Amino acid sequence: MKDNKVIHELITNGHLKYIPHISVDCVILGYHANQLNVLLNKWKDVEVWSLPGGYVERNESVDTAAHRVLWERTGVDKLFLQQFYTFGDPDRINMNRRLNRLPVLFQEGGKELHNWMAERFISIGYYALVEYSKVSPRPDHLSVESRWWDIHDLPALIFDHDRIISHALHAVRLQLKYQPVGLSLLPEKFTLPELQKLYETILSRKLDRRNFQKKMLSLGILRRLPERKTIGPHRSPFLYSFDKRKYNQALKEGYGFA
Amino acid sequence: MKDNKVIHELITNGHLKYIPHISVDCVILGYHANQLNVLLNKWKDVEVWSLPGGYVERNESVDTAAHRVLWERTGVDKLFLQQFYTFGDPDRINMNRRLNRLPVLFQEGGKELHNWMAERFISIGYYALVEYSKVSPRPDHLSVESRWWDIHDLPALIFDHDRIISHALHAVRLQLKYQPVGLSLLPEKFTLPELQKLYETILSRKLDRRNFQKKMLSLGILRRLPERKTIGPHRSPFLYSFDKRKYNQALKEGYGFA
DNA sequence: GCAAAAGTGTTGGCGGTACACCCATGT
DNA sequence: ACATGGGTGTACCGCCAACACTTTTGC
Repeated sequence: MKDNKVIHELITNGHLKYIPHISVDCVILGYHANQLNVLLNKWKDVEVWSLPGGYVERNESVDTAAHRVLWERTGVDKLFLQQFYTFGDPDRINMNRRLNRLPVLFQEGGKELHNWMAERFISIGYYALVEYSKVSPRPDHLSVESRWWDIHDLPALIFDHDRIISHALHAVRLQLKYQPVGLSLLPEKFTLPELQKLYETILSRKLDRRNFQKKMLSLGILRRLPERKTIGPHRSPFLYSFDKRKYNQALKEGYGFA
Repeated sequence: MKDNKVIHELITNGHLKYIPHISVDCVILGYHANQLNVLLNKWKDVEVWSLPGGYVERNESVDTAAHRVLWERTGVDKLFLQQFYTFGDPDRINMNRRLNRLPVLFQEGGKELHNWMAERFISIGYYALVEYSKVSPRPDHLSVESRWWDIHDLPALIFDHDRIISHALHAVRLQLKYQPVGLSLLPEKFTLPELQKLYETILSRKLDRRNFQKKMLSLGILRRLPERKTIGPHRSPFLYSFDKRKYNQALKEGYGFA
């Protein structure tokens, strides 16, 4: 198939285009049905999933590489993408014992194929917060499937990718405390209760409705719209949108949020 | 000289021992005379200073590499060493314009010498807090001098090392807010005013003496010793030492410090 | 009218900041 | 005695958490 040709080219000549031993892994978080989901790819021939990742081109910024991966896997760009940690253990590739066999990708006729992609990799971790509905997951050439997984119910993951996800979640929760979150996770217009659900999901704990509203409004990054949303047999909540100027300012300067 | 032989070996065969395109840079901070100092090396033949750094061995953890660099440059080990960011801009090597000429190290008879060390590097930044007095700076093979510099009065730095230092300081100040600092920066026994000076130096702002003491003691990581320190014509302050068990616990769990 | 959810206001406690007083020490 | 810095206590203020009441909407 065409894919196999691409893979062969990547394996044999990839080291000319990309920096060896360096990879970028993206923890792409989407929010849907009051769940935080993470985008994962299923590898060919192995019952194992992995974070969308990629390599850094010889003359490409690492940040750019991360954006490129995000774009290639989700079709969205210009997103909040945050580097959070670099994973440099030489054994990280063997961390999940049951998966210490490398995928068929690295074998040929049962024999292991030595190539640059089977070597040790130091991986730079990024996380992104994306609007679930705007994303159409696309598997890469090495994968047969790409889909969302509830972060509380993950499948078997390759290498140390479970640890990378844990780290990313920790970083996101930390961010929540000091910077606004939601611009890229919610639709253009949303209600305060919806925003609160998002916060509760990320923090995985309940928040007080009244205190949340007070606090959130006092930050001055929201604009109340003249419209309301109809939500069935209940009072209609106001719709809000982010004041993007102030939102980005708060992103830069930070604040305190309990 | 002997040094030149080592360098030649490094340039010609280093890529066999080390992962190419990857380096580790350490922002080693020492505290002395109410100043925060950073350890810098002066390069051979160029009026330019750089952070102590090194490469990652083919089968070495990145963390281990950072510890090794720290050990080789300062003679101290088992230190609090914290990864804080990875710098991956392909142009970082040219960032300081006046220094865009590479050191003589990469030239031979006026002609540029092409080798793995002159290529692009992605650098993983670590910071360490060390006790000034315990450190005997040792230049590496590429440097002629190694010494402390006041962070407010730095010399011309190579590449993007000024930016790396800024990032590190930011990370240290952030750490100060959530984790204890001082165990590796102060002698075994110290007074509360001394600890306060340290905090003021890192944050570069004055703190209220009484509030500082209340807050610090309430954290429960200090043990008041029966002795006092004689400081001339003034009341003798108590000596304290860190309760290492609780200190490390606070390191892990964190707290809030305004 | 009833149930469920949204909008708004009040209170109390904790922690942080600001500030005042007394104590110890060497000259 | 006096100057200088250290130890301790108090008052105020703001923020956050806990909590109650009213309003809206569809059935």
